[in-house]
Amino acid sequence: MGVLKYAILGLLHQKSMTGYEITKEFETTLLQSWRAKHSQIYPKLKSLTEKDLVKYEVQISGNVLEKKVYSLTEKGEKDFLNWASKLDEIKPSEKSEFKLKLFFSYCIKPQERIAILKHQHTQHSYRLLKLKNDLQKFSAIPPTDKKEFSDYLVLLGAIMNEESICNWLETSIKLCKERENKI
Amino acid sequence: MGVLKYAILGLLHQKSMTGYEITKEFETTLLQSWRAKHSQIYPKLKSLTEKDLVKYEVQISGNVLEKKVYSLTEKGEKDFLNWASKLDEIKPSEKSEFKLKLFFSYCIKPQERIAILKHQHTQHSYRLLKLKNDLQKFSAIPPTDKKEFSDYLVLLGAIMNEESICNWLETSIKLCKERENKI
DNA sequence: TATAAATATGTCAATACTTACAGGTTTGAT
DNA sequence: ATCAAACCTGTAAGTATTGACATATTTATA
Repeated sequence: MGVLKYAILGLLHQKSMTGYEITKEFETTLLQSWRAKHSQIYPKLKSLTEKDLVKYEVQISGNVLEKKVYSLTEKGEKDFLNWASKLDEIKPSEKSEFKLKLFFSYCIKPQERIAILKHQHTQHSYRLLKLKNDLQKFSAIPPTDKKEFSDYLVLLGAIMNEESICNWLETSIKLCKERENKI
Repeated sequence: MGVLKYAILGLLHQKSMTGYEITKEFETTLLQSWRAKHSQIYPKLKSLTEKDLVKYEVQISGNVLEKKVYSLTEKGEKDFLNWASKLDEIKPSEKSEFKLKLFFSYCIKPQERIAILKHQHTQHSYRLLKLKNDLQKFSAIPPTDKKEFSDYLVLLGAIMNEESICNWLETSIKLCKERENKI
C-alpha cells in the first residue's frame, strides 16, 4: 500500500516538522483518516530521507537537545502532488471484528446478541456526539480553497458514517426484539 | 488482534472444512466482515492445530489427493463461544486512503477534487446496487435463531454504510460546486 | 529547587498481511 | 483423450503494524 508515506509527505507539505510533531498530527488532525505510532514514523522518515523525498536539518532546542526538522525535497513534493490528484479504485469493505461477531451471532443466546448490539450502540452514539461537537467549532462552512474546507468534508464523512452505524444498530436491535416476541 | 483465529473457528463451528473451503468462505460469505488469503489461512490452521483448538483428519479424494478436513476441538469451541458473546470496545475509525487524500485536497485544483469525489461516488453507487440486489434474495426477514438472520443484519449494515458514503460524497460534490461558483 | 509532564528520538521482537512462487490432482466438457 | 477450470496445499520474501523497551532533555509548576 504505502499510504503512510503520503500521509507524512502531506504533513510536510503543510510545514516543516520533527518526527515528534508528525506523531502528534496523527493523534489529532489525521485521526479520521490514518493512524501511525512513532515507532513506525521514525523508521519511515529515515527511509524517505534515503529516497531523497524528504530532508532534515538539525536544530538545537535548549542547550543540547538535537531536533531533526524535516521538510519536503522537490522530488518529495512532486511525488505527493501526483498522489494527491490520482483517482483510486475503492478498496473492499473494511474488516470489522464486530461485523464478524454479528455474522456468527446465531451461535449465541438472543439476549446476548442484543447485549452486544446495545454495547456497540452506546459507544457509537457517544462518538457521534463528540464529532457533532467538533462540527460546531466551524462557525460557517470554510471557503473551498482553504485547508479548513478539506477538514470540514472529512469531519462530515465521519459524522454521516457514525450516524449510519447508529441507525443500523438501532434497526438491528428493533428487529431482534420484535421477532423475539413472536417466537 | 488475532481476529483471523475466530473467523476460522467460527467457520469450523458451522461445519468441518478443508483449508481450501475456508478460503472460499472468506471470498464469499465473510466478504463483508473479514478477509484473508490462503497464504495466511494455511499457516494459521497449522498453529491452531498446535494449540489444540482445531484438529484434522486426512481424507482421500479421488485416487491419491489428500485433503485435510479440519474441525473444532472441545477447547476450540469453548474459545470461540467465549469470544462470540464477549462485549468489545469499538476501534478507532478505520484508516482510509481516500479520506487522507480528501484531507489533503486543499493542495489540488478544485476540479481535480471534484473529479476524485465523483470517481469514488460512481464506484460506491455500483457497490450499493449490488448489495441491494443481494438483499432481494431474502424473500422475507429470516427467523432470529437462524444463521440467515445474522447474514441479513450484516448485509443491512453494509447497505446502510454504502448509502451513507454515497450521501456524503453527493453532499461534498454539491458543496464544492456551490461554493466554487461564488468565488 | 525538585519533580512531573511534555518534548524528543530511536530500536526490537512479534504479529499481520500481501504478492509471488511452486507444485500437484480431480472433474467436467468437448 | 485432451484440455481447462476448479480443487488442493503449501512456502518465501517483503511490507505494515503494534507494543514494549530504552534513553535523554526541556519546561512549567508547585
